[in-house]
Order: sequence, then C-alpha cells, then structure tokens
Amino acid sequence: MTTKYNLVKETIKSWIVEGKVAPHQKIMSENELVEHFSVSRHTVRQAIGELVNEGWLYREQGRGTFCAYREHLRRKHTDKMIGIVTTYISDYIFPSIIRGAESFLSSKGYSIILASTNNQIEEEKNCLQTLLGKNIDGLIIEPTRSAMYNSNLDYYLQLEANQIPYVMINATYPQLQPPSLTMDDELGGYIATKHLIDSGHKQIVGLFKTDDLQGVNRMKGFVRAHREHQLPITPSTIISFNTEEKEWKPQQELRELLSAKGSRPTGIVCYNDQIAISLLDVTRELKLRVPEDISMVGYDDSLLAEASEVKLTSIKHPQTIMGEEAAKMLLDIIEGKADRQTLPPVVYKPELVIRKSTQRV
Amino acid sequence: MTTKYNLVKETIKSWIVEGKVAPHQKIMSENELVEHFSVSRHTVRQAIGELVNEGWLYREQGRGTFCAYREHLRRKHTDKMIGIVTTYISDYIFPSIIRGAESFLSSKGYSIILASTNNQIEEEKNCLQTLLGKNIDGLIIEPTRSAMYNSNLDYYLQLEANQIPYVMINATYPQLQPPSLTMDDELGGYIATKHLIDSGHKQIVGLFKTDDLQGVNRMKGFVRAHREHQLPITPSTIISFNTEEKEWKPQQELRELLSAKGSRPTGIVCYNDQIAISLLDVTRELKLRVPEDISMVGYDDSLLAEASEVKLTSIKHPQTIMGEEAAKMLLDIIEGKADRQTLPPVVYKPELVIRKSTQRV
DNA sequence: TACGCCATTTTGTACGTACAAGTTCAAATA
DNA sequence: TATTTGAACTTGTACGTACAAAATGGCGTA
Repeated sequence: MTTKYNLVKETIKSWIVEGKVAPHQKIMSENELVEHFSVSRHTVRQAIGELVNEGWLYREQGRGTFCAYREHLRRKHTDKMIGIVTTYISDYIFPSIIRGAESFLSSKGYSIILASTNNQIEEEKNCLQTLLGKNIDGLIIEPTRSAMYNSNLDYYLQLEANQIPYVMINATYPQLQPPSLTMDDELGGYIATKHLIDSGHKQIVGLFKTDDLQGVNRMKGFVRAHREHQLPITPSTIISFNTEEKEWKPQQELRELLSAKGSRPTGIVCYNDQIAISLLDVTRELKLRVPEDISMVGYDDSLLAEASEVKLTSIKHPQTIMGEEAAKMLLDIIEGKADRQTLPPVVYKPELVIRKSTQRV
Repeated sequence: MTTKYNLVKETIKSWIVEGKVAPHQKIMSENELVEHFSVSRHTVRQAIGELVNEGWLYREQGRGTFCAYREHLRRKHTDKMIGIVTTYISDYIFPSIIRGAESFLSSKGYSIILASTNNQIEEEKNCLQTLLGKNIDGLIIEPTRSAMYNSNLDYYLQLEANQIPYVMINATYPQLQPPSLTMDDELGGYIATKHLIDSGHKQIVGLFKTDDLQGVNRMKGFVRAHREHQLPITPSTIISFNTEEKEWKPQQELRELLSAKGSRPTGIVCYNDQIAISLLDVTRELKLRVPEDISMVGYDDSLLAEASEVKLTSIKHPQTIMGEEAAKMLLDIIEGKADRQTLPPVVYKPELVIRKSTQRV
C-alpha cells in the first residue's frame, strides 16, 4: 500500500486535513509537486486524480488545482458520532473498555466509530487522518507507544484547532496534557512487587513492556518496592521488551534465566496477564510448578487471570468502568458541562487480587 | 469532448448498455483494447479508470476487467463507512468476528461504525434507524432473536430501497433472503450429540437457547442424532430457554435434573461455551466431576473453551474468518463485483474439537 | 485608458517504455 | 497422485516525452 502515488496522495490529504491549505486555496502546481516529491508528473497526476475523485480537490485547466470546500469541515450540525481509537479491538481487556463506552454513548444517542492502531504509530496516523475527515463530535483515544516520541502530535493539535474534544485512557502523551483516565501504574507495580516481598520472596524478576508508559510506570513501582525493602536490583532482575518482541523475548529471556546455574528467582512480576499466561508455558516446560516453585503476579485482572490453568494473582483494572467514565467525561466536555483545561485527570487506584499463582516461600 | 479516451470509454459503455457484455463477464484485456482501438495502453487505462470510478466496470489484478453488476445509482458522495450491528460487542466470540471485519475493512480504507442490540428487538430498531440516518456504504448484521417474529423487517426493506447493501452473519431472517454467512448449526448440534452417543452415552440432556435460529438448529441436530441412533427423547431431555433466562434457567433446571432420583444423564450438549462454563458451577456444587461423572460438549470453540477449569470439547466457529469474509462479500457487492440476488450463501461446516470435558462411559 | 497580442504557466490528452505483482494453467517433479 | 514450478497473461506502478488547450498577466498600441 506504500506506493509513491499513495505517499503523494496521503501527504496532500494531510495538508488539507491539517488545515495547511484552506478551501478554494490553490495548492502547488503539478510541476512544483514533481520537484517537491521527486516523482514523475504521471505519478503526481495519479495521486491528484484520486483525490479529485474522492472530493478533496478540484482542478481547473490553466488555473491550477484547488482545495475543495468540504461541507462537513464546517461543523455546524452534529452527526452524534464519537470515535474510539485503541491499540487493539478484540484482544484482552479492550473489548470490556469499549463496551463500557459503547453502552453509555449509545444510551445517549451517539454512534461509535471504531479504529485500532495495532500499536503502530503509522496506523495511529491513518486513524486520526480518517477521523479528522469525518464529522465526529469527539474522540476517546488510547495512546500508541506512549513512552516513545510520537510523531502524530500535529494531528492532536489539529483536533484542538478543529475544536474536536478528546480524552485519553490508559496513558497520555505528556506533551499534550489532555483530559485523561489512567491507572496509577507506578503504585500498581509497587503493590504487585510488595506482595511478593511481603511473602518472603527475595529474588524477584520483573518483565515489562517499555514502549508504553504503563509498562514504564509499572517498572518504576517495581524498582521502588525493591529500594524501600533494601533488595538489590541486578541486571538480570528486569527484563524489558517492546511490542514487536512480546511474543518471544520475555519467554526466551525467562527460560535462560531460570535454567541458568546458581540461585533461581522465586517470584515473577509481569507487565500484564497476557505475558504471565505465556510464561506459564515456560515454567511448565522447565518443570517448575506455580506457585510451589515460583510465584507469579499478573496485571489487569483480565478474564485470562481467572480462566487460566493456574488462576493468577493480578492487579485490578477498571476496564468497563474506565470506558464508561471516559465516555461520560467526553460528553461533559462536548455539552459544555466541563472544560478540558480545568478537568482534573482521573486516576484509578490499583487493587491486588490474590489468587493461586502466588504463595509464601 | 471527442477525445480518444472518450471514444474508447463511450464505446465500452455502449457494449454494457446494449448487453453485449453481461454482468461479471470479462471484457477485452487492455492489450486487446489497444489493438482494437489503435490507441496506447495509457489511453485505454484512462478510459477504463473512469468507467471503474463510475461503477460500470471493476478490475482484478491478474484476472482482467469485468462488467459490474450495477443496480446501484452510485450515491454522490461516499464516506467510506460500514456499519456493523451485532447482538454483543465485547463478549464471547464477537470481538473476534469484529476484528476480522475491522482489519479487512480498514485495509481497504473504510471506517467502522459499531452498534449492538443486546439481543433486544427494540435496540435493533434504534440501531437501524440511527444508521439509516448516516451516509453508510453498507452493513454487516447479526440478526437479533432470529427465531422470533421480527418487527423491524420494514427497516431492512428500507435499506434495500435506499440501495444500502447488507450481509448477515450467524443467522438470517428467513423472509429477507439476504447474502449471508452462517454455520451449519443443525449439523453442529448433530456432531456434538453424536460424539457423546459414539462414546457410549445413552442419557444425554440438551440445553438450547430457542429465541435465535442458531439455538433452534442446534437443537434440531440434537434431535436428529437421537432419532438416527434410536435413543428416546423424553420431556426432560431438552431444556430450552431464552435470552432473559440464560443466567439462571439452564443452571436451575440442570441442578434439579441432576439431583433428582433415578438414573442420571451422563452427557450434556450445550447451546454454547458460555452456558457450558456456567454449568460447570452446577456440577461442582453437586460434587459431580467432569468428565468422569458427566461429559459436556460446548459450542463455538471460544477462548473460554480452552481457558476454563476443564477444557471444553466444543464445535469450531470460524469467528475472525467469518468477519473477514463477510466484509469481503459486502465490498464485492458495493463495488459491483457481486450482486445480492445471486450470491450464494456461505455455510461453514462445523468441526468437533475434542478436549477434556468428554470421555467414554 | 482600453484593447489585443503573446509569452508563460497550468492542466489535459496521448504516445512510449519498463518492470512489479497477481492469476491461471499446464508441465515437471516428488 | 498430489504438489511444485514456471511460462504466459493480466492489471498495477512508475518513469519518460510531446503537444494541446485554457487561463493569466505584462506589454505595446490604438
């Protein structure tokens, strides 16, 4: 899908969406675009041709190419539509979050447009661009790779320029300071780790995904718990990974760690339940019993935690409630009941749910 | 106006209008057209490109260019939005179905509007009304209470009047005969029951939700399996319930049945995995072990089946594949590659997945 | 000042080439 | 027999060239 003419097309579309060109304003001539993109005129014409067909531009022979006046750019009447952008749609706790938002919004007569980024910055850009082209009243967004530099900030600023309110859940981009609903992940990581320490564990390994803020914060809590209890943190104590690696790296590193000679860790703190479940395969393979030989704490208290072979001790995530309250907050802003500048961030306190995957040493 | 590409375009259009090429029939290849009109390939592509845009033709890379089936007047402006109406959004297998549709549709540049009916006819009406008010290109619908009289048929006829194509999944309203993707639930119920019969079970109880066609068909299969194996069907052999009762009635009736004096059933066929899981609580309560004391077959092969205490023998449901193929079928209709009148229904064959919840008597 | 002319710029039409990518089907291979 | 390979054909992307047709604006002339 990443052809040259598509690149040209998307770039020009982004100029329109971001307001760099106003309706009826002339854009660069074909020859200038040829220069600008270093492609042939044929390619430029192909890109422009499609944009004309889709109603973004119109051409006049001899005069130039112009930005079309798009009826729905002037947002007079509302379609009562809310966009929801999450990293995933069908996996893990996301269906529950979406359900919370959906049930509230539909009870208020709003429709939901769904989009997912698969935790790819590039896809987040596509989502935002698409949604900016529609007449939506507001957005609920779960940030993509919130711990890394995000090149889509322009689109968020564009949302604000277009007076489209949005709230963020699970994490926020620190540069934006939008209204948000998050967990206190630092405290969650602390509680999970402290639970193991209080149960007598001295060698605990933590596995965290560090390309989003949730993982980074959970790791911070993990470190603080160690500090406060005078437990050392060795290089092998923390295994970090990113989205691409989540299917193999934690498993592989843990396997190496547990099969190494010397003293073996007796406790594991996991980034989330999904990782914890996948690590159960590793412990089974190494003939280590959970929790007799090794204790394990998950995070999010998802369905998986209760449905797995060994029911997981985990940290509760508000899920449906977060979705519902995010929707409520968004509608408050849309209806003028609240002001996005002064709205205090909602922070949910984590709670430990003790099940069968942890025990005293 | 009498340019070369216009001549080519009008000539090809006339072939269609005069019926020299039928819908879905391949027209000359680009090279043949180059020969035929003595023009360059560029000119041919320009002509065909416009005809594709106007909905007269469609192209398939590697196969050729085809005459579109066009009953559509090609609405002026498309927002590239597809509505998805399901009974539930976040529960059970629905996230997987939605993901399949979402990933395909978003790769084709479409957005998704989600709505759920919670299996309430009244809410289905609201959904359809809302969606009819938006400029959507098509709909994927999972019928609500498909086994009962549906008072929203008018809205579906309205969809057809507005030339908004739709496909149905999981079940169809028999009066409408829309393009559909369903499972052979009768066969599924038969296979589930036969599996128990073949394992030596003689007293089998079936629990079915009978306000949707899936449940009714699964029950039919259950009955046929009994007939074909000369097993009697007593009043207590089948427990039926509807959506409102699903939280308590199957559990309560099974509890009564199992605690009654006399011979106890040794096998249970469930409407779906959700019910099966909830019945595990009943058997545990009555101190009956699964599968040692009683075998149990679920349906849909959901995540639950593999994640539960006792891993469930179940019937496979296509889930993501069904979502994806429903989306594909819908786009084919929208683009004129297929027409709703002649499109054959897709019926998935059920498959038995044997796990730990069943064994020989 | 008003008008016509013309060079310049811009999009439109039309030709050409080359290679990539997907489909089909028959021949070769295991 | 079933599977793989590959040639042939189809549409897709991308480069190039040339000239036509429409709009614009500056210049000289009436």
